[in-house]
Amino acid sequence: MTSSVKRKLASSNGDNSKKGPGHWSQALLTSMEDPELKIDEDEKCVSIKDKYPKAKYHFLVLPREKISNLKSLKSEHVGLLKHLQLKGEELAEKADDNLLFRYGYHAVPSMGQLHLHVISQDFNSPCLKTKKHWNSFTTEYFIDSSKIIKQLEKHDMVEINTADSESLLKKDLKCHVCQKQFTTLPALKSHISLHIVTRHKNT
DNA sequence: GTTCTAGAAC
DNA sequence: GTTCTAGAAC
Repeated sequence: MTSSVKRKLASSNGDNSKKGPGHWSQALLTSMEDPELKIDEDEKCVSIKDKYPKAKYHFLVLPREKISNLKSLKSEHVGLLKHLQLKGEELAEKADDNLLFRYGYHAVPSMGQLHLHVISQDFNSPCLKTKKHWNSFTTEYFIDSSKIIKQLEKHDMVEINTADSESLLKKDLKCHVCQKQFTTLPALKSHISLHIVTRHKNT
């Protein structure tokens, strides 16, 4: 049997198409248990350091309750989401009470288990490498926690258009502070290192 | 989500 | 020639 036939049989078996435990998309569930990453926990949630931080400070706050994504949310989760945001604000305050942070969710996250991003707005990190990284935190692909909570209170659900959201990741690179456009990520990264993004004013 | 790397872009 | 992006990963 040729190797190409073996490959076809392997894929048709479907044994590499399932996303069970151990698949990369479930990595957050194991990161929640990693003492190296865990920075805080209580009865409702666990907070960890993002393994590949996209800014000086980048934390994730995850509910202990298994919630796969934004589409699973109902108004009954409003209390929990407010708790996650409050935890995130505490972490940010403790990390640096002068830096500006945002608290929000990716519209279409790559990894399972709902996770609130707590990220400082300097975006100065060697782990921020691609246009997708940039646009996922600086376009409407990043949805503020407060906006999610308001949608749940008003409509008992969160409306996400997957195709529209993913198209946001393809948008041209633009500075989140002064809106200047760039053609390459290295040029943009060099530019933003000159901005100091504090809670009180941007320069 | 990341790693790797071919080849596009400069 | 080097930098940079974008798609496959069995």
